[in-house]
Amino acid sequence: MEIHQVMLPTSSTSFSSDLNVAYSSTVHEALRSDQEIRQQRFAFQTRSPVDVLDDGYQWRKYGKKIVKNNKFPRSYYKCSHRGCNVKKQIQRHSQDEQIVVTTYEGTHTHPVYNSAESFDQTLGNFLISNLINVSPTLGYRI
DNA sequence: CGAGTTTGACCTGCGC
DNA sequence: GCGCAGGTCAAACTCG
Repeated sequence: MEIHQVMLPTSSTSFSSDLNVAYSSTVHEALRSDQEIRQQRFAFQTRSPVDVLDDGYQWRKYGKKIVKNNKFPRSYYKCSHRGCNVKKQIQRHSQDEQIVVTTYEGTHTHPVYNSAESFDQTLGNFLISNLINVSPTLGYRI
């Protein structure tokens, strides 16, 4: 069983390893059930004062959880579009509250609500300076 | 009044 | 088997 490699940019070597560990285990969790959940999953971190970046989709919050090794709660969102069960998790970095780690799971089966901006454009706008790429092809069958 | 948020309870998997 | 941690549910609540 391969584990996703969370690749941190070289400029972020000061990041504590506990985020890596916690994050890897989260991905590992998903891998166990990949026979049912064959969804694309990727994560990235943004340096933003707001938790929820506007990616053009409509999200409904369905949970909040304090996770270990992190003083900030993790928030769980689902796409509110009917029949679209894309999820995302949002969590701030335990040691740098400016950094928001966003994990997407699944792909949208419908167009963007806010068609003015595509998700890619939004990503571009939001900094990409710190992109965590959880490769969807690495140890994760699609 | 409908849609979204909050929050404690509940479920499940894993390690010991 | 038990306790812990992460993920989800759902009733109550808030807001536009």
